[in-house]
Amino acid sequence: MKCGVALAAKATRSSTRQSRDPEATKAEILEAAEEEFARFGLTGARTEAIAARTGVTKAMIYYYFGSKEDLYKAVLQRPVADFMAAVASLEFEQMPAEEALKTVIRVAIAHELSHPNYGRVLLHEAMQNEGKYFRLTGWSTPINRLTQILERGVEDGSFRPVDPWLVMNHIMGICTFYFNAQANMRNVRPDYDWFSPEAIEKLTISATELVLAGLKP
Amino acid sequence: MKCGVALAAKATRSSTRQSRDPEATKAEILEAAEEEFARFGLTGARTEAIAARTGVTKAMIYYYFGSKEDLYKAVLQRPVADFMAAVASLEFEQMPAEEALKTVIRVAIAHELSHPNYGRVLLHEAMQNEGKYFRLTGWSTPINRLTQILERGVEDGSFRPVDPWLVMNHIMGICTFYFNAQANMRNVRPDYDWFSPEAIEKLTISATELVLAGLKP
DNA sequence: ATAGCAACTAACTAACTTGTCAGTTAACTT
DNA sequence: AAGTTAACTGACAAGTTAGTTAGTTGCTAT
Repeated sequence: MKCGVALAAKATRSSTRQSRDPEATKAEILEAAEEEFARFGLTGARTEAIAARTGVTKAMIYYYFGSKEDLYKAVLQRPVADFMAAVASLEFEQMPAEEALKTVIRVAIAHELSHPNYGRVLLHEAMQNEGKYFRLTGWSTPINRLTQILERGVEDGSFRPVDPWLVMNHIMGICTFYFNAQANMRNVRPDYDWFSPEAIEKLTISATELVLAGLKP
Repeated sequence: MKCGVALAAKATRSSTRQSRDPEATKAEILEAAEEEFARFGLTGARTEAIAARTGVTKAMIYYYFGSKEDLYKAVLQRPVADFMAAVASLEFEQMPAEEALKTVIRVAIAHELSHPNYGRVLLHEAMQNEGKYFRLTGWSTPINRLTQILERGVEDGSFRPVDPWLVMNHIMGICTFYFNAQANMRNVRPDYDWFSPEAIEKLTISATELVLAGLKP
């Protein structure tokens, strides 16, 4: 059975390794690094642990990325294709503010679900690195666009008068808390199924309705 | 000039140290540990760094707490007097649901402001320790009470029909994101004054209004 | 005053971690 | 087939870190 090679370069190449492939190796290291940094942050992460998640040795991290810190920066900079593309392509300006906001919330939650690690790396960046490298992420753009949607909605009367900046914070909190605090919350509701498609759909609808109802003029 | 002694036992005793005082030492270690764990989590924290924040040596950590892990557990268990007391004393059951919810949001934000580190320790606990010790915190109680307020409000028609569990998550996200992501957001809004009393009051009002409006039948 | 003891420290150990380097191997060129 | 180079490895040096221990110091009771 031939294993998929190509550009996917997902997880465990370790056992199924076929040959030398620098692009796949780099991608594999980045993926493993994101997992480790998502859990422990820059200083807490162990390079040996990152290497152990890949099919190559620790020395490869230094061969391709120079240092742990540079690897961390590379993880932050990694273009999160789906989300950025989704946000960039969707022409929010041509939708009514309500519609645009609904779409943003749906895309944000979908992104959080498909990239559970990235948001956590960002939280570690804030909490332990004081946002020193946050600029590298390019997140300012989507954040500003969300804020602009709220501004526009207030101006054209779609939304009641609110502080767009604060409401943007509320929305980001709503979209991320569920995923980041889930391991704690599991203790309160051990039976709850957090990641089934139905649960995510319910979450999305609940979030959307709370925000849209909360902004109604 | 005599320095304040008593039960406060706040920060830098290092220079102003007067005499042996086990209770003050323990309190000082716990305070320093909370700061360090809030930044780096259990595995990322350095015991030497914790000791450096106090007026005593690292050996005192082991003398009083046994191990880094036990110190961490002690930090999690530390009765967060204000919040627990506030939540326990306020008899939410005797308020209308809207009033109770308003109060919870205000108390939660005030608590987050006065104990900026505790919430971060909890996030590290979720992200890096998989919520293993979350039970020790006693947070299930206030979480359940908040959920019950929402349930009651839905039942008595104060709120529109919503999933109380999901809305509870939304509310926690709203109340915590502003504080936990602040170091990142500072890059987007370098001028914003995050912690002035006015900013916090605006945040509280904005959060309360969004949630209450969002739950209106 | 001094004996006893809790509070405290400096210095240490064993284990771990980052980063390096000399050398090996696979693929490609001619 | 032999040479060249990029990809890769194992083993190690230098520096950290959790936890220990032998010994010191200040308080308190008598």
